[in-house]
Amino acid sequence: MQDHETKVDEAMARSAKPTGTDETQVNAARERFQRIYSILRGRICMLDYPPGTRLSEEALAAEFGISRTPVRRVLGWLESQGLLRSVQGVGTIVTDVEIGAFAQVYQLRMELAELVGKLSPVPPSQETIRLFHELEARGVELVARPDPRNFAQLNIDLFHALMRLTENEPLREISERLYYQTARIWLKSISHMDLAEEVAVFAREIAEIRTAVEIGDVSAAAYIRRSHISMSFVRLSNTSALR
Amino acid sequence: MQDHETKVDEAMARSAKPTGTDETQVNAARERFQRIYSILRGRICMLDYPPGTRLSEEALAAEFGISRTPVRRVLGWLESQGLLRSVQGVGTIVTDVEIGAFAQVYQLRMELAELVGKLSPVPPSQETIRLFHELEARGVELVARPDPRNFAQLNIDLFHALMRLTENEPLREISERLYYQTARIWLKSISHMDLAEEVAVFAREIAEIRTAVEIGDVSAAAYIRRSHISMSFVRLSNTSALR
DNA sequence: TTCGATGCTGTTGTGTACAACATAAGAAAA
DNA sequence: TTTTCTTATGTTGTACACAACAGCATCGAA
Repeated sequence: MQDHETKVDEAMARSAKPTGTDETQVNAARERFQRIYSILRGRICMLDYPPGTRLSEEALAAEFGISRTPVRRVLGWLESQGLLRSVQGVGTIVTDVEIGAFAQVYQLRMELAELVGKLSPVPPSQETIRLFHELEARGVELVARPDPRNFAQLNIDLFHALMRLTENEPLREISERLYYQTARIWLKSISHMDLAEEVAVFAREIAEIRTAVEIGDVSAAAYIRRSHISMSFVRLSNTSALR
Repeated sequence: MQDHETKVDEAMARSAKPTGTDETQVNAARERFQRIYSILRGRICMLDYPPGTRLSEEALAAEFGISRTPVRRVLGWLESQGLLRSVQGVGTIVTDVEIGAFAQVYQLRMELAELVGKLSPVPPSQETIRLFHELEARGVELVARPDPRNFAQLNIDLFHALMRLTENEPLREISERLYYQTARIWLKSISHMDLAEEVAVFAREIAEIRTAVEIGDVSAAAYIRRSHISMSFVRLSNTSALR
């Protein structure tokens, strides 16, 4: 809800070094690209575009007031991230993830979550600690009034907060890619589960992680995260909500 | 030298399911895309296009007998993989990797190499074992006649062979991405090192891995690989060939 | 001599028309 | 009725012309 839409992709952020301009006054073309990229990725992982949806390049071009060309550039990136698939004569389809691949991604995400505490962990700043407190507060609020969409957004924001705990940039990129590949599948399954219970568990996860972050134990936070990813997957599997 | 150029990217391979055609008779547009993508990626990581090189879309279009449009699609993918960077008014430049990021990628690659033995390890088939024997033979030959380019190619082929030891597709993708990000930097540094010694060490690595693979101990092979990645990085750092 | 402006050149970014392609509907034949 | 061929329609892929932009050289003025 907050820094998601405006957040720039790391892969591009670590560039953008114009000759001598203001650093914020980037090309404006790049800025627009990032904007549309974030918007579409958000729609995909918030299930505004459920798996199987056919996106029309022309419709998107009209929506953003540009031609198909820059739209195609964005769609190409999303395709390279595995979120879309374009086939000539058919359309650009939002990908789905079969159960097998889903399990593999979750396994890998567990390991990467643990690595956050091992590879270049960064001592949490006061601002970071405050951020986790905010997330915890939002978690409490969510328990009071459960809502799938807010749940998903809080999940996304927690992920980005956790990425601040490591300075290993490649680890961030990889983790983000895998996260966005599975986030929508997880969200889709939530509707088949006990929302109140899931929200409660998630709120406890945030509280535990916040505790670890507050005392500066990034490694502990990483292990907590890992265990919760693991348990989340087990619960998902038990409900057999995956297809 | 063998299956590299013709190898299709996993991200695309796990698609390509036309209605009822021959399965090999894919779009031809996709095929061409894959072909050019592999060629350019090969040139980048074999230092035919050293870091800093400015690629011309028009020149590439002329070379492949097509227009700029499909070339731009390929360049877009390479940019999303972190191998290129396009800026308006300047050109498309082959990226370089600064020493800090290089170390981070190596750290991560070490962990991922270990994961190959943990996540969905697959018992080596007879064909796989034979493949490793071939690699070992090429290693022996390389020791007899050291050559940087053959060294690089054998390195690439060993990497792809190792990827056959896990069925975890996301792990493969991620590892491949990181490998290609650092392969050219490693190759660039080789020229500042003792080629004969590096080749000898590498040949021993292949032999060790082959031994582990032959008895079906994928986990051991993964640990061997991990340790060699680690040692390779230490040697690279000692020569301070990185800038 | 030095500094600055200004045009020149080459690059990527964008818009647009058309080609290639897949799908479904419909008509015609068995 | 069923099957098959044809055609209509909508999609992505490609080519090409032009706009936007950055860098450099050249010229001019202080």
